[in-house]
Amino acid sequence: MDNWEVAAALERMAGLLALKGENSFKVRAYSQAARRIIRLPGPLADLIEGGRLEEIPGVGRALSAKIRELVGTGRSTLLARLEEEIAPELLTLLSIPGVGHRTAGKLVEQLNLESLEQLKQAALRGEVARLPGLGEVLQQNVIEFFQRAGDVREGFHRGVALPLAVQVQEFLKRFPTVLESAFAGEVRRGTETATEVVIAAALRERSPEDLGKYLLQMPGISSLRQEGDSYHLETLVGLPVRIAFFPPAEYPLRLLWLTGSPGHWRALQERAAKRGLQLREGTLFQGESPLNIGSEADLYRQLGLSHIAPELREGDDEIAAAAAGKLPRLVELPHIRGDLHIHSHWSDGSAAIEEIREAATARGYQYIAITDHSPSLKIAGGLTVERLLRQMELIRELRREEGCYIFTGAEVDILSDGSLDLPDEILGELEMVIASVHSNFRQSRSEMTARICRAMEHPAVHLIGHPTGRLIGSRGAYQVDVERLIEKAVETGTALEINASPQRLDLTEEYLGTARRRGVRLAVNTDAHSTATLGDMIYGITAARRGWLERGDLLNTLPLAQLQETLQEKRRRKG
DNA sequence: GCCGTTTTCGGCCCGACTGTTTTCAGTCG
Repeated sequence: MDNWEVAAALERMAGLLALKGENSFKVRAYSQAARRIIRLPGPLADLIEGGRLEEIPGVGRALSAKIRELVGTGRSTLLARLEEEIAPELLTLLSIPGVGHRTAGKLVEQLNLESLEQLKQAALRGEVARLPGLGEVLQQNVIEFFQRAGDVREGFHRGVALPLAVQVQEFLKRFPTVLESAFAGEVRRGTETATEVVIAAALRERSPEDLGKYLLQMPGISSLRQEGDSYHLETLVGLPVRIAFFPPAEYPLRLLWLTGSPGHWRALQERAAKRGLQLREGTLFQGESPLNIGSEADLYRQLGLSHIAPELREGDDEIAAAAAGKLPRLVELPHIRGDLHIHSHWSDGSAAIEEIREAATARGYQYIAITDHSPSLKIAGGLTVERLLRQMELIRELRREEGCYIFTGAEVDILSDGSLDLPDEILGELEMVIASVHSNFRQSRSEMTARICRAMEHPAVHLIGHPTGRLIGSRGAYQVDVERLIEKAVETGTALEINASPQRLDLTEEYLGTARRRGVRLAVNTDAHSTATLGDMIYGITAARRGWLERGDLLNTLPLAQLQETLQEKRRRKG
């Protein structure tokens, strides 16, 4: 099992232990170990081999045994037992506002919960408010949570779904009769969450039974069932996997169909019909005779369309754009020249600036910005003015050495009234100033909008970090008028961030189109807190592609000199 | 469950806020 899977399994155990009402420090120990593991620079297997697992801070005797079991066998006795005791769907409780570990445990115990539905019904009957220590407000939170559940997308974010898909595909490829395989469904289209990992495979000959036996040996799999031409796998991380297999001749169109979206597929069928063709699952017909389609590109060509990237296949305007030859030339990972939002161990990151530079240089970046937190964010070890000055000094020294250019910078808190958490003199000296909201999330929509707009008016601010503040699966966006922020960004020449962390993906997809059309400059940044999470850039690029963004829409595709020029010009304009 | 120039128990990142009480536990960033 890979590091991220072990981390996901530990996080799941932490949640289930919390629901069981376990000691909260024990719960935190599991959760903390998971976060440490995510940030490890190398594979756990190496540490185990070297007998150095317990050198990870927060991993002692008990946890190291559990980690060894996970890595070695792809199974966990404890997790399996917990899942028997507590229904995993109850983990959703922890996402309800106002419900932490203690309250979740109390709800499960006192209401004898076995399903989310039971909680919903109990809340509607007024039983939640009657529990000792809980009240009307919490009950209302529960009810509202279920009312909103319709628009909260279910599923796992891409940081879980994509690595799982990669791992399953790698395993599948090694099976001898698998000719070809590819991600399909949500993972291929790049949606921010996925409810299932779908993989399409072309088989040389029908050998499903052998394949089933083979798949069961995959680490991290808890069960498998066959249904028609698909295998359904349950995984240790909780995200189900479907592997659909087809004869080679049908594969390209089956893959297209499985990729979707349903709206895109319907639009293709309509277009085919207009041309006297019939598009069915797996085959394109002219009258009764099937046409030979060797690839997805072939199909698009047959329908008079240029190739449509999976990220655009949402059944909106992509068919019309493809027909008119007006599809965007989407931005790609290699276009990115640097990462402008990175935390070092000076605040709550785990790596030294030298290590970050080395990792970034290895990625082929021309530049990075070190943007640690500002003083008021005490929990994240925000830098005092003094420490920030010392850090700037160090960065200037480091620039004399080999490696990519390092911008001095800060992620400065936007305080409740829209003022910034560092003095103007310092802000003016920093080369990259990101302003973000990290406190007082419950302001009204107009207050929050005014707060962020005021920060944008500050001449030193280059960029607004994670503009809506949402955390996928755990916290909704704060109330804010994003359209207004976009206008303000145009007016002040401030850039908006597309935070690439798979839990954030913020600025969110729905606003990227407006931002692009209005000509707002965007920057895809990882907000990395370790060298490993510099790799999150790909999630941000996928989000940008889903927003139809091109290379020129992004600040950090610029070469260093041009970027420096742009950043300075922005200050001149504002100042 | 982890950790230890307060070492084998008794703490555990810090501090504001808030809902439920009546002196504070739990949540949140």
